[in-house]
Amino acid sequence: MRWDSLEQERCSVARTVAVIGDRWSLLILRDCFLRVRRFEEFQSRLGVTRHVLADRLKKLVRFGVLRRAPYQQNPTRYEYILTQKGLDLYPVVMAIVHWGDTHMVDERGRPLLHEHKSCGKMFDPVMVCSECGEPIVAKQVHVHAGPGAAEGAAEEMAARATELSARAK
Amino acid sequence: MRWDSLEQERCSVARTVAVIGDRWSLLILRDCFLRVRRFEEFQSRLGVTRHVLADRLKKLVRFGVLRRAPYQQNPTRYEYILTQKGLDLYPVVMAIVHWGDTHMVDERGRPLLHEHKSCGKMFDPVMVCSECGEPIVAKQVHVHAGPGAAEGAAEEMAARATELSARAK
DNA sequence: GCATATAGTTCTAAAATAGAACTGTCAACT
DNA sequence: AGTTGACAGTTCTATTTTAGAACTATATGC
Repeated sequence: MRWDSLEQERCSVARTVAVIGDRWSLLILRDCFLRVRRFEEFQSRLGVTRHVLADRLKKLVRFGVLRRAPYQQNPTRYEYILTQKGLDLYPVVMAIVHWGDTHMVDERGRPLLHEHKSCGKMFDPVMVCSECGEPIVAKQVHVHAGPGAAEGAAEEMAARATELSARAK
Repeated sequence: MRWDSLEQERCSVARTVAVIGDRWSLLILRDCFLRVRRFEEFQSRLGVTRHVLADRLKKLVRFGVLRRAPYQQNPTRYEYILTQKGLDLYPVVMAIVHWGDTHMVDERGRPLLHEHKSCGKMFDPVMVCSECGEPIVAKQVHVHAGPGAAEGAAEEMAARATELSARAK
């Protein structure tokens, strides 16, 4: 499978992964949320090769996650700024940070703490249901085929449910 | 930079990315949350090469995201099941799904809908502050050096803040 | 004995990445 | 006028990773 074919898949994970599903894109994004904007700064902070950095920045711009904006003339130089589409990736980055904070820290503890300016407290991000506000756990979620599902997806899912209940016996 | 050196970094994003920061790991995880468990089923659903699939499953087991459990004897065969550490990745996967649903769907609409069994409604995942319950947006979050920060991180962050306010003038 | 099922491993060619050097533009110094 | 330095890339070769296909191992059922 190629990178490009991922974009075409009828799965929101696959399509998102086509944009940010590699190591460097995710680390670039992390830095964007820490207000890093310029090529040299990304490069020196990340240690990524210049070749790959240029490639990933282009890709993130192409997908509308970043925009390339001039910040000086003579010579014209550009910086990379999160668009709204990019800012909307904050929950993804925070979910990743929180899992790392929970499961991957060493004895020294968390590298960063996050303060919520609105309430003034140090916080953890929590994922909740938009309807009832309760925290979401995998076992409490049931999946249905949506309008954009592949043909036959509903049938497949029904078959899968039958098979799963059979296996559970 | 090598994969292994990422694990060592004092950054929760980098450490998490060392575990799940590649295309196939994220798609494998998606399928895990859809109750896929067996090698052949991952392979046929994902279209990943068997070589890479075996490699990624081993890695996810090594990091404690999945466990390899026998489900039959003669011959002994194994399936891959999410551990609690793996289940805790649900917010990451849901954040990715939600961004894809918001920004990457075509005219047909969402491929999948999610029902919250607890309240019975179709929902979107929302990331909120653990302290005040308000939704989190990037601009309302301020970052502090934590106990596990690199030496000099506090100073670096202060310098960065100064530089940013200077640039804003 | 032969086909089928499952979970891998092994092989070669193609693609991506690392690491280093190089390019182009302009300001500022000597 | 020439040299140095900053910045944002591009280009080059060597190494690593991935794709794609074939092969291995173990056991059941025909």
